[in-house]
Amino acid sequence: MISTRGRYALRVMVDLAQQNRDGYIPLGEIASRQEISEKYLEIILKILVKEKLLKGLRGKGGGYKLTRSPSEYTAWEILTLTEGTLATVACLAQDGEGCARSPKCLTLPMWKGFDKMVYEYFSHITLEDLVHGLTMV
Amino acid sequence: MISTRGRYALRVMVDLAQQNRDGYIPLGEIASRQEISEKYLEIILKILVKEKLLKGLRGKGGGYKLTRSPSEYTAWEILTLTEGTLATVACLAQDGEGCARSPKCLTLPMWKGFDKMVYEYFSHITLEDLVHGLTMV
DNA sequence: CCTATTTCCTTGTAGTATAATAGGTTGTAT
DNA sequence: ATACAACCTATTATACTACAAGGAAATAGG
Repeated sequence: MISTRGRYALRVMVDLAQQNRDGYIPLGEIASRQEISEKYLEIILKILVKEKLLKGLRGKGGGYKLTRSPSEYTAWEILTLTEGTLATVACLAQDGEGCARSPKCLTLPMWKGFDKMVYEYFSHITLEDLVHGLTMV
Repeated sequence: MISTRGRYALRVMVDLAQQNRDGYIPLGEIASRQEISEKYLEIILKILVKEKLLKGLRGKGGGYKLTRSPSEYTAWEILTLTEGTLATVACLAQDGEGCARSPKCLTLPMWKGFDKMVYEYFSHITLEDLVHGLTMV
Protein backbone atom coordinates (compact mmCIF):
# COMPACT_ATOMS: atom_id res chain seq x y z
CA MET A 1 0.00 0.00 0.00
CA ILE A 2 1.38 3.34 -1.08
CA SER A 3 0.62 6.12 1.39
CA THR A 4 -0.69 9.55 0.54
CA ARG A 5 2.84 10.89 0.74
CA GLY A 6 3.93 9.06 -2.37
CA ARG A 7 0.63 9.54 -4.16
CA TYR A 8 0.49 13.26 -3.48
CA ALA A 9 4.11 13.61 -4.57
CA LEU A 10 3.30 12.03 -7.90
CA ARG A 11 0.21 14.13 -8.39
CA VAL A 12 2.10 17.30 -7.62
CA MET A 13 4.92 16.42 -9.98
CA VAL A 14 2.40 15.70 -12.73
CA ASP A 15 0.66 18.97 -11.93
CA LEU A 16 3.90 20.89 -12.29
CA ALA A 17 4.73 19.08 -15.49
CA GLN A 18 1.35 20.07 -16.87
CA GLN A 19 1.86 23.78 -16.20
CA ASN A 20 4.53 24.21 -18.76
CA ARG A 21 5.01 27.89 -18.17
CA ASP A 22 8.42 28.80 -16.93
CA GLY A 23 8.73 30.49 -13.59
CA TYR A 24 7.85 29.30 -10.14
CA ILE A 25 4.49 28.02 -9.03
CA PRO A 26 3.53 28.67 -5.40
CA LEU A 27 2.50 25.85 -3.11
CA GLY A 28 -0.90 27.34 -2.39
CA GLU A 29 -1.83 27.16 -6.04
CA ILE A 30 -0.82 23.53 -6.34
CA ALA A 31 -2.52 22.59 -3.09
CA SER A 32 -5.85 24.12 -4.04
CA ARG A 33 -5.76 22.66 -7.54
CA GLN A 34 -4.93 19.21 -6.19
CA GLU A 35 -7.10 19.58 -3.08
CA ILE A 36 -4.29 18.70 -0.70
CA SER A 37 -3.60 20.26 2.70
CA GLU A 38 -1.02 23.02 2.29
CA LYS A 39 0.84 22.20 5.46
CA TYR A 40 1.11 18.54 4.60
CA LEU A 41 2.19 19.30 1.08
CA GLU A 42 5.01 21.42 2.45
CA ILE A 43 6.56 18.35 4.00
CA ILE A 44 6.37 16.43 0.75
CA LEU A 45 7.79 19.24 -1.35
CA LYS A 46 10.63 19.69 1.11
CA ILE A 47 11.72 16.13 0.37
CA LEU A 48 11.53 16.68 -3.37
CA VAL A 49 13.54 19.89 -3.12
CA LYS A 50 16.15 18.28 -0.92
CA GLU A 51 16.54 15.49 -3.46
CA LYS A 52 16.80 18.05 -6.27
CA LEU A 53 13.70 16.92 -8.12
CA LEU A 54 12.34 20.41 -7.62
CA LYS A 55 13.78 23.86 -7.21
CA GLY A 56 12.20 26.06 -4.58
CA LEU A 57 12.41 29.83 -4.50
CA ARG A 58 11.30 31.97 -1.57
CA GLY A 59 9.63 35.33 -1.52
CA LYS A 60 7.38 37.14 -3.90
CA GLY A 61 7.15 35.41 -7.25
CA GLY A 62 8.60 32.34 -5.65
CA GLY A 63 7.32 28.79 -5.62
CA TYR A 64 8.44 25.51 -7.10
CA LYS A 65 9.53 24.33 -10.52
CA LEU A 66 10.89 21.15 -12.07
CA THR A 67 14.64 20.85 -12.47
CA ARG A 68 14.47 18.55 -15.51
CA SER A 69 12.12 17.85 -18.35
CA PRO A 70 9.12 15.62 -17.51
CA SER A 71 10.50 12.74 -19.57
CA GLU A 72 13.49 12.57 -17.27
CA TYR A 73 11.53 11.72 -14.12
CA THR A 74 10.35 8.18 -13.45
CA ALA A 75 7.51 7.21 -11.14
CA TRP A 76 9.97 4.89 -9.41
CA GLU A 77 12.25 7.74 -8.47
CA ILE A 78 9.48 9.92 -7.07
CA LEU A 79 7.87 7.08 -5.15
CA THR A 80 11.01 5.67 -3.57
CA LEU A 81 12.20 9.09 -2.47
CA THR A 82 8.94 9.96 -0.77
CA GLU A 83 7.95 6.54 0.51
CA GLY A 84 11.43 5.57 1.65
CA THR A 85 11.33 2.14 0.08
CA LEU A 86 8.99 0.15 -2.09
CA ALA A 87 10.41 -3.15 -0.90
CA THR A 88 7.49 -5.50 -0.39
CA VAL A 89 8.93 -7.33 2.57
CA ALA A 90 11.19 -6.13 5.35
CA CYS A 91 13.97 -8.61 4.55
CA LEU A 92 14.43 -7.06 1.09
CA ALA A 93 14.59 -3.41 2.19
CA GLN A 94 17.87 -1.72 1.41
CA ASP A 95 18.85 -1.22 5.03
CA GLY A 96 17.42 -4.59 6.05
CA GLU A 97 20.09 -6.89 7.37
CA GLY A 98 18.38 -9.77 5.60
CA CYS A 99 16.94 -12.36 7.89
CA ALA A 100 18.82 -15.47 8.96
CA ARG A 101 16.24 -17.76 7.42
CA SER A 102 16.90 -16.54 3.87
CA PRO A 103 18.68 -19.69 2.64
CA LYS A 104 15.81 -21.95 3.62
CA CYS A 105 12.98 -19.50 3.00
CA LEU A 106 10.73 -20.90 0.29
CA THR A 107 8.81 -17.67 -0.15
CA LEU A 108 11.83 -15.42 -0.68
CA PRO A 109 12.18 -16.07 -4.43
CA MET A 110 8.57 -15.01 -4.86
CA TRP A 111 9.19 -11.72 -3.08
CA LYS A 112 12.34 -11.10 -5.06
CA GLY A 113 10.53 -11.72 -8.31
CA PHE A 114 7.76 -9.43 -7.21
CA ASP A 115 10.06 -6.59 -6.26
CA LYS A 116 11.81 -6.85 -9.59
CA MET A 117 8.49 -6.64 -11.39
CA VAL A 118 7.50 -3.58 -9.35
CA TYR A 119 10.76 -1.89 -10.24
CA GLU A 120 10.31 -2.65 -13.93
CA TYR A 121 6.81 -1.26 -13.88
CA PHE A 122 7.41 2.07 -12.18
CA SER A 123 10.82 2.76 -13.66
CA HIS A 124 9.36 2.67 -17.16
CA ILE A 125 6.72 5.29 -16.46
CA THR A 126 7.79 8.91 -16.76
CA LEU A 127 6.05 12.12 -15.84
CA GLU A 128 5.61 12.79 -19.51
CA ASP A 129 3.76 9.50 -19.93
CA LEU A 130 1.43 10.45 -17.10
CA VAL A 131 0.74 13.94 -18.41
CA HIS A 132 -0.13 12.58 -21.83
CA GLY A 133 -2.54 10.14 -20.24
CA LEU A 134 -1.49 6.60 -19.64
CA THR A 135 -4.10 4.35 -21.16
CA MET A 136 -2.56 0.97 -20.67
CA VAL A 137 0.76 -0.36 -19.51
CA MET B 1 4.65 -3.37 1.92
CA ILE B 2 3.28 -6.70 3.06
CA SER B 3 3.16 -7.04 6.84
CA THR B 4 4.34 -10.02 8.83
CA ARG B 5 0.76 -11.22 9.05
CA GLY B 6 0.61 -12.04 5.37
CA ARG B 7 4.17 -13.25 5.20
CA TYR B 8 3.81 -15.52 8.20
CA ALA B 9 0.55 -16.87 6.82
CA LEU B 10 2.27 -17.84 3.59
CA ARG B 11 5.19 -19.43 5.38
CA VAL B 12 2.89 -21.45 7.58
CA MET B 13 0.81 -22.63 4.65
CA VAL B 14 3.97 -23.67 2.83
CA ASP B 15 5.17 -25.40 5.98
CA LEU B 16 1.95 -27.37 6.23
CA ALA B 17 2.09 -28.24 2.54
CA GLN B 18 5.60 -29.57 3.03
CA GLN B 19 4.62 -31.91 5.85
CA ASN B 20 2.62 -34.20 3.69
CA ARG B 21 1.71 -36.57 6.47
CA ASP B 22 -1.97 -36.78 7.13
CA GLY B 23 -3.22 -35.83 10.54
CA TYR B 24 -3.10 -32.59 12.40
CA ILE B 25 0.01 -30.57 13.14
CA PRO B 26 0.00 -28.56 16.38
CA LEU B 27 0.67 -24.83 16.38
CA GLY B 28 3.67 -25.15 18.68
CA GLU B 29 5.45 -27.33 16.19
CA ILE B 30 4.86 -24.92 13.31
CA ALA B 31 5.81 -21.91 15.41
CA SER B 32 9.12 -23.34 16.52
CA ARG B 33 10.00 -24.60 13.05
CA GLN B 34 9.19 -21.22 11.53
CA GLU B 35 10.50 -19.24 14.50
CA ILE B 36 7.30 -17.27 14.93
CA SER B 37 5.67 -16.23 18.21
CA GLU B 38 3.04 -18.83 19.15
CA LYS B 39 0.53 -16.33 20.39
CA TYR B 40 0.80 -14.17 17.31
CA LEU B 41 0.56 -17.17 15.06
CA GLU B 42 -2.68 -18.13 16.77
CA ILE B 43 -4.29 -14.96 15.48
CA ILE B 44 -3.16 -15.66 11.94
CA LEU B 45 -4.28 -19.27 11.96
CA LYS B 46 -7.64 -18.26 13.33
CA ILE B 47 -8.21 -16.21 10.17
CA LEU B 48 -7.17 -19.08 7.94
CA VAL B 49 -9.46 -21.51 9.78
CA LYS B 50 -12.37 -19.10 9.64
CA GLU B 51 -11.91 -18.76 5.89
CA LYS B 52 -11.70 -22.55 5.55
CA LEU B 53 -8.16 -22.63 4.22
CA LEU B 54 -7.26 -24.75 7.22
CA LYS B 55 -9.08 -27.18 9.44
CA GLY B 56 -8.36 -26.94 13.16
CA LEU B 57 -8.89 -29.72 15.66
CA ARG B 58 -8.70 -29.24 19.41
CA GLY B 59 -7.41 -31.56 22.09
CA LYS B 60 -4.84 -34.28 22.14
CA GLY B 61 -3.66 -35.17 18.68
CA GLY B 62 -5.14 -31.95 17.41
CA GLY B 63 -3.63 -29.14 15.41
CA TYR B 64 -4.07 -27.81 11.92
CA LYS B 65 -4.20 -29.30 8.44
CA LEU B 66 -4.87 -28.10 4.91
CA THR B 67 -8.37 -28.51 3.54
CA ARG B 68 -7.28 -28.81 -0.10
CA SER B 69 -4.26 -29.96 -2.03
CA PRO B 70 -1.37 -27.46 -2.20
CA SER B 71 -1.95 -26.82 -5.91
CA GLU B 72 -5.38 -25.46 -5.10
CA TYR B 73 -4.16 -22.54 -2.98
CA THR B 74 -2.86 -19.37 -4.57
CA ALA B 75 -0.58 -16.84 -2.92
CA TRP B 76 -3.16 -14.20 -3.82
CA GLU B 77 -5.86 -15.92 -1.81
CA ILE B 78 -3.71 -16.32 1.29
CA LEU B 79 -2.36 -12.79 1.16
CA THR B 80 -5.65 -11.00 0.58
CA LEU B 81 -7.37 -12.91 3.38
CA THR B 82 -4.71 -12.11 5.93
CA GLU B 83 -3.75 -8.63 4.76
CA GLY B 84 -7.29 -7.48 4.11
CA THR B 85 -6.52 -5.97 0.75
CA LEU B 86 -3.56 -5.72 -1.56
CA ALA B 87 -4.88 -2.60 -3.25
CA THR B 88 -1.96 -0.25 -3.76
CA VAL B 89 -3.88 2.95 -3.23
CA ALA B 90 -6.84 3.69 -1.01
CA CYS B 91 -9.09 4.74 -3.87
CA LEU B 92 -8.87 1.26 -5.40
CA ALA B 93 -9.61 -0.74 -2.23
CA GLN B 94 -12.79 -2.81 -2.44
CA ASP B 95 -14.63 -0.85 0.22
CA GLY B 96 -13.17 2.45 -0.95
CA GLU B 97 -15.86 4.76 -2.23
CA GLY B 98 -13.50 5.90 -4.97
CA CYS B 99 -12.42 9.47 -4.74
CA ALA B 100 -14.20 12.32 -6.50
CA ARG B 101 -11.11 13.21 -8.49
CA SER B 102 -11.03 9.90 -10.35
CA PRO B 103 -12.17 11.24 -13.72
CA LYS B 104 -9.42 13.83 -13.87
CA CYS B 105 -6.75 11.88 -11.98
CA LEU B 106 -3.82 11.33 -14.30
CA THR B 107 -2.16 8.81 -12.00
CA LEU B 108 -5.16 6.51 -11.59
CA PRO B 109 -4.54 4.46 -14.77
CA MET B 110 -1.05 3.73 -13.50
CA TRP B 111 -2.38 2.41 -10.20
CA LYS B 112 -5.02 0.35 -11.94
CA GLY B 113 -2.43 -1.20 -14.23
CA PHE B 114 -0.24 -1.91 -11.26
CA ASP B 115 -2.96 -3.59 -9.23
CA LYS B 116 -3.83 -5.77 -12.18
CA MET B 117 -0.21 -6.81 -12.53
CA VAL B 118 -0.02 -7.65 -8.83
CA TYR B 119 -3.11 -9.79 -9.11
CA GLU B 120 -1.74 -11.64 -12.12
CA TYR B 121 1.51 -12.32 -10.33
CA PHE B 122 0.22 -13.70 -7.05
CA SER B 123 -2.79 -15.52 -8.45
CA HIS B 124 -0.52 -17.64 -10.62
CA ILE B 125 1.63 -18.87 -7.77
CA THR B 126 0.34 -21.86 -5.83
CA LEU B 127 1.51 -23.45 -2.61
CA GLU B 128 2.76 -26.35 -4.68
CA ASP B 129 4.94 -24.01 -6.71
CA LEU B 130 6.43 -22.61 -3.54
CA VAL B 131 7.09 -26.00 -1.98
CA HIS B 132 8.87 -27.18 -5.08
CA GLY B 133 11.04 -24.10 -5.00
CA LEU B 134 10.20 -21.18 -7.17
CA THR B 135 13.31 -20.29 -9.15
CA MET B 136 12.00 -17.59 -11.41
CA VAL B 137 8.65 -16.14 -12.25
C1' DC C 1 14.47 50.59 3.50
C1' DC C 2 9.67 48.64 3.97
C1' DT C 3 6.35 45.35 3.18
C1' DA C 4 4.00 41.61 1.25
C1' DT C 5 4.90 37.20 -0.23
C1' DT C 6 6.36 32.55 -0.02
C1' DT C 7 9.58 28.91 1.14
C1' DC C 8 11.93 26.77 4.95
C1' DC C 9 12.26 24.88 9.72
C1' DT C 10 10.84 22.93 14.22
C1' DT C 11 7.54 21.05 17.04
C1' DG C 12 3.26 18.85 18.43
C1' DT C 13 -0.74 15.62 18.02
C1' DA C 14 -4.95 12.72 17.23
C1' DG C 15 -5.82 8.55 15.27
C1' DT C 16 -4.74 4.03 13.64
C1' DA C 17 -2.17 -0.21 12.76
C1' DT C 18 1.33 -3.64 13.89
C1' DA C 19 3.15 -7.22 16.45
C1' DA C 20 2.82 -9.02 19.96
C1' DT C 21 1.49 -10.76 25.28
C1' DA C 22 -1.64 -12.68 29.04
C1' DG C 23 -4.90 -15.54 30.76
C1' DG C 24 -8.88 -18.11 30.53
C1' DT C 25 -12.44 -21.53 28.10
C1' DT C 26 -13.83 -25.25 25.32
C1' DG C 27 -13.29 -29.41 23.03
C1' DT C 28 -10.83 -34.05 22.13
C1' DA C 29 -8.13 -38.42 22.64
C1' DT C 30 -6.23 -41.82 25.72
C1' DA D 1 -9.80 -37.93 34.86
C1' DT D 2 -6.27 -35.69 32.62
C1' DA D 3 -3.19 -33.94 29.51
C1' DC D 4 -3.29 -31.54 25.34
C1' DA D 5 -4.26 -28.03 22.05
C1' DA D 6 -7.34 -25.02 19.62
C1' DC D 7 -10.29 -21.13 20.55
C1' DC D 8 -11.61 -16.60 22.61
C1' DT D 9 -11.27 -11.96 24.83
C1' DA D 10 -8.70 -8.47 26.28
C1' DT D 11 -4.43 -5.36 26.77
C1' DT D 12 -0.13 -3.00 25.34
C1' DA D 13 4.26 -0.87 23.55
C1' DT D 14 5.79 1.11 19.57
C1' DA D 15 5.61 3.40 15.43
C1' DC D 16 3.67 5.56 11.51
C1' DT D 17 0.25 8.61 9.05
C1' DA D 18 -1.64 12.82 8.04
C1' DC D 19 -2.01 16.48 9.37
C1' DA D 20 -1.77 21.59 12.25
C1' DA D 21 0.75 25.80 14.42
C1' DG D 22 3.91 29.20 14.60
C1' DG D 23 7.78 31.36 13.41
C1' DA D 24 12.40 32.43 10.70
C1' DA D 25 14.62 33.49 6.47
C1' DA D 26 14.74 34.95 1.82
C1' DT D 27 13.07 37.60 -2.23
C1' DA D 28 10.70 41.13 -5.29
C1' DG D 29 8.45 45.43 -5.96
C1' DG D 30 7.61 50.06 -4.45
